[in-house]
Amino acid sequence: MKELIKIFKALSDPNRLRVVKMLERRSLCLCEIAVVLNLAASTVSKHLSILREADLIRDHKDGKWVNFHLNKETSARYARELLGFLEKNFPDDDIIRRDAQHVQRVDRVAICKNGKHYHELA
Amino acid sequence: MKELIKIFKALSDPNRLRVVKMLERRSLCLCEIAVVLNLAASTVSKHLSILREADLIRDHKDGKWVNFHLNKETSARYARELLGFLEKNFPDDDIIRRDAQHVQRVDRVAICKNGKHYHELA
DNA sequence: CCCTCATTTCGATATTTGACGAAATGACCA
DNA sequence: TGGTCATTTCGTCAAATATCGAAATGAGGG
Repeated sequence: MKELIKIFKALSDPNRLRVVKMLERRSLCLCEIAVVLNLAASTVSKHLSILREADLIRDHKDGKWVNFHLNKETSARYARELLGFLEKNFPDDDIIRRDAQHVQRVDRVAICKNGKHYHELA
Repeated sequence: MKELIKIFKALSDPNRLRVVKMLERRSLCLCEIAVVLNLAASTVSKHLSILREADLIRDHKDGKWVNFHLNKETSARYARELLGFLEKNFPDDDIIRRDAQHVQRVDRVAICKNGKHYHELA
């Protein structure tokens, strides 16, 4: 039960749900996610660790960045099934759609320069 | 998105997850649930209202009791799908199994008399 | 070896959540 | 109409959560 609770908790925050939906489009580094969500890097880092703890995402290094991606091949059954559920079922939600477009535009090099995370109004 | 978040939030508490799994066995009144979870009636009432708000359960009056049951026929798509997910997938969890047995034994008339909710140790 | 900079960790703070008991509600029944 | 009793609402409290900025970490490129 603990495993499933951890997954439901992870998915029950709007920002984390947005992250999962963004990662359906492509893998992203922390600062790209921070720009789209308009949150501080430290906050995003925490969200990502919660998703990682729930086995929903993984990450791997890519030069000076860390790429986060969905953990579709996880052996954790409920994580795998719920990722499938979200991918199949998730709606034509305005925010999700907007994020998806935003994800196509973000450029990590431009964004992260000088460690300043500018706020974009979307 | 709000609808789905509400459902995930509702399912991300162990006691509420137990309630959903108990209701897969049969419909129950509040005081039966309170005995199995070993929680105060007011606490259980709150949990039930959260599940109701998420469209996961419904209730109807039955004499002096209120029967709570799963809302499998709900028009709320995500609620319906996630109830299906839980019914198909939920594990052989010790607590869930114990609750299921407990549910078979509880007798609302014996339990609720005098408004005293006795504590049972297993 | 340093410097840079993406990410993580830490400490503080405000909000939300889960729990309780007491009081209110409201329906049956005598 | 009054009493009983299952349920809900209310007020409070402790613990968990979401957020931030500042400081620590750690890898890559001079």
